[in-house]
Amino acid sequence: MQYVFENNDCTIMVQKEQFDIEQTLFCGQCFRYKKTDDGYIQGVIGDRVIKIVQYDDRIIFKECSEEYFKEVLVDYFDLDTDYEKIKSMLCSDETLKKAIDYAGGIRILKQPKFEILCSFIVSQNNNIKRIERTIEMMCERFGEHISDGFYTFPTPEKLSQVTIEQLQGLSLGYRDRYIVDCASKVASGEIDLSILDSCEIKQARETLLSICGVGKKVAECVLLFGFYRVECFPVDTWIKKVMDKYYPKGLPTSTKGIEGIAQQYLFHYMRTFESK
DNA sequence: CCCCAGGGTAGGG
DNA sequence: CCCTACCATGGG
Repeated sequence: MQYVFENNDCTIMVQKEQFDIEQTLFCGQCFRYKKTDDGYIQGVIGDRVIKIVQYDDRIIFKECSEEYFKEVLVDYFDLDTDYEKIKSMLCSDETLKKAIDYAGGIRILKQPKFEILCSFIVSQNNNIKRIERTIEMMCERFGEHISDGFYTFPTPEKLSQVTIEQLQGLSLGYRDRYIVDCASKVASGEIDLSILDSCEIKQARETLLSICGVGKKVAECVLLFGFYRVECFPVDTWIKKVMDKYYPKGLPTSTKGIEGIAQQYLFHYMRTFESK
């Protein structure tokens, strides 16, 4: 990935069809990005605020050092992966071609593991707008302040000590106890997220499923968006519709091993385009 | 009143 | 293994 560093900003040259920041950050895989009134997108990665703008084939990361770009953003945005090649394989399928023609600029992010785990516990039987509000309030109440309006995601230690009463008013509903249970298991070391990177996928699934509030779908989301396990295939209500309508006999073989990437194109397409 | 949202759990066949 | 009621919340 080529980059230019000047005036404290980092600029990368891309093809917009291969990397569209707006499609990537607002396709439902992450929940903490917002558009500013002056045309930027802002969010938090770990303990830092990131500010981004895209002008067609130029993406600018504002106030971003060369070190930060190389050490964090290249990995986070999956910049070393050739999506053109992946998509050309997926496009042998007619439906995937439509989804990729619609929004092929989506890339799979590598997001912080505990944050993704909690976020997708919140996501169950919920809608994206409300998931975003709940997570924002969790960060405001229990995260560390970074700068005006921005907070880190709470640590497992912090969340494990929170009472159910303190979680009232966040629209968590019945999921409040799931969050505390999950944080306790991670904080105590009963669940070790760091080993899920390298262990067998079957064991990774079993480990996540042992957390109360994590079922099959949430586990697949956590492995896909937090661990880059792109063979995972979360089936939510939208993907169910996709499967019923287009793949009653199962996914095409072209998706083998990268089902999760295919899933994100299909999810975004069905949720924001075809259903309207 | 209904149904739906990036579902999971508990309980009973 | 399957099926189903129920779960809290807000929007349409």
